[in-house]
Amino acid sequence: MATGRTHRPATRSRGIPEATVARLPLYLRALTALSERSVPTVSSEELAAAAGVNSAKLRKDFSYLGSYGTRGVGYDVEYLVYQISRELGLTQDWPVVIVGIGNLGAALAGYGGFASRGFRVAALIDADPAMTGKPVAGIPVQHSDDLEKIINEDGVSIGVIATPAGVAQQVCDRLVAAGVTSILNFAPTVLSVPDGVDVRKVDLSIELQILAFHEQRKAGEETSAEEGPDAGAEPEAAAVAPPAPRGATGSTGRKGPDGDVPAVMPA
Amino acid sequence: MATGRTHRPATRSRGIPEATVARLPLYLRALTALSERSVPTVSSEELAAAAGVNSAKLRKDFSYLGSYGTRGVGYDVEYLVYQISRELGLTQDWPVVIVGIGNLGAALAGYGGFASRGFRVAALIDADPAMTGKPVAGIPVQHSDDLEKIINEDGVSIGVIATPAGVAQQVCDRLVAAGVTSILNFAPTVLSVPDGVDVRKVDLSIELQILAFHEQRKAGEETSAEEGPDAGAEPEAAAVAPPAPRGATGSTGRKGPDGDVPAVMPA
DNA sequence: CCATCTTTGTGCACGCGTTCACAAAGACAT
DNA sequence: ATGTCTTTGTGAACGCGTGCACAAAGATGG
Repeated sequence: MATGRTHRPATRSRGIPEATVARLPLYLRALTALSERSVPTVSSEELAAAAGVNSAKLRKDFSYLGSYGTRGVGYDVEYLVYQISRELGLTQDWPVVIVGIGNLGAALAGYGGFASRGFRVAALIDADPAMTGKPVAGIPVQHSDDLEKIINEDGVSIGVIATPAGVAQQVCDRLVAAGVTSILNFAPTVLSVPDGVDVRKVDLSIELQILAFHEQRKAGEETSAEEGPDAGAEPEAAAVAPPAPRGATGSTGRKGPDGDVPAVMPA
Repeated sequence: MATGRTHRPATRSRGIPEATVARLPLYLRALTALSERSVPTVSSEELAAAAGVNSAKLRKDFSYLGSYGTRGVGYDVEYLVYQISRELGLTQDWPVVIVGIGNLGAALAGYGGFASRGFRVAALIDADPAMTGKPVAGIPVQHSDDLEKIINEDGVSIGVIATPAGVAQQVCDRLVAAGVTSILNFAPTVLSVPDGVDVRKVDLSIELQILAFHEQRKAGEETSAEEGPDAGAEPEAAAVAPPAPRGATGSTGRKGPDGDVPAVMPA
């Protein structure tokens, strides 16, 4: 039972690399902005700058879609907007349900980015009876008892989970059983789904921790300016005594990659 | 001026690959859950299942941190929690400011995942004078005029941008100028930052579009079951007439990778 | 019609990340 | 102490993604 990621293993969908797919929305946004300013054409260089990527990468990305673009001129903005929209499946309407209307769920319900691109909030669902009927962002909240009915009636295939972590898996199971095949998960849990179901995770806490890592590294570098190609700069946080390994019988010295704490165990 | 990503180009921070760093929080979460259940040790297989990754990958990830773990037994949960926390820089306190207290900003302010891991909401900042002083999630909102002062006084190095896209770059610039070196951006814009500043992006709209792509592909596969190694299943959305390239003078037939629309231009 | 100039599209090489598969290490029983 | 059994740690192979650099394509001017 594959727990977690369920993307096509290597079956690159119709030849378009996953990394490229992930950038298409970025290009689309930049192109839309140009379109609104009535810019007729754009070069790969300009568009790449607007999207924050390398121009070679952008050209290669577009080459997977086909030979749009005119040498010596650039890309036709309107045409490209259409092609990318079509490729991403944004020319059709995607009904979406949001489950879990707490602070975050409510914020998502009111997020403008939904409606703008073919996504339509079909329903807001919450388990709290007190919420039922209450309008959030203009849409009345429905009770989770009706989850299956809602999904079937509206033909919903994309679900957003904004519940507490504790119930996320249950909600996920119900969504999948009801026919949802794509899930955007905001709950801090690893969701287990059957093959054929895509899960994407948005995890604030993880993002912050990654930033903290780099931040710490920057702070460490600063103090120990230059002292070798790989001197790693052990941060000062080692003031806290590390817990020692529990089942350790022998006294096999712990060895970090750069001379770590030598496992003096306090217990 | 590097617009966008600003991660270490190839200077893998102290030898820990970026991909590994991104997974450490995942492991940490699983380990914390085990710790709360007082589980003393865990094997790479078990932990990998809990974190939703391959066990070999997990072992390799840990090998970058050092030789923790005991062969034949597994990893000591408490010890590993400490080591990963330390590596991620979570043993110290990270004051964080959230700029833009709309729906999303308010939801973030109330998010429990902050406090749990060394992150402390130092201030909520909004440009709307009507918000100033109003408590959100127990913290009074401060006016953006005081942004620089707040950051300096509290030694804030991590900023969260939850403003509308239009002002995100300006806010970003002010944050950076005031000394912030890590930014978590929720605004749907590409931020331009100087070297040495890390930006991570959380973009709901992009995630949904990626899901839509895969969803469309699944739907297409379904209808055209099997008809060749590369027959790509053109979706039915082509009912909408595509805009033709604008500056096209000649009638150079557009050729998509799988026989696209032949650029009949209506104008 | 030809020359020049711009910009695309892509072949190629390189590096990172993933996965396999196995030897080494240690726990545990006898 | 010795053997067996479990699980780690990692060498090696592979595949994907990225970026360089350039040839081909077409626009534009004379």
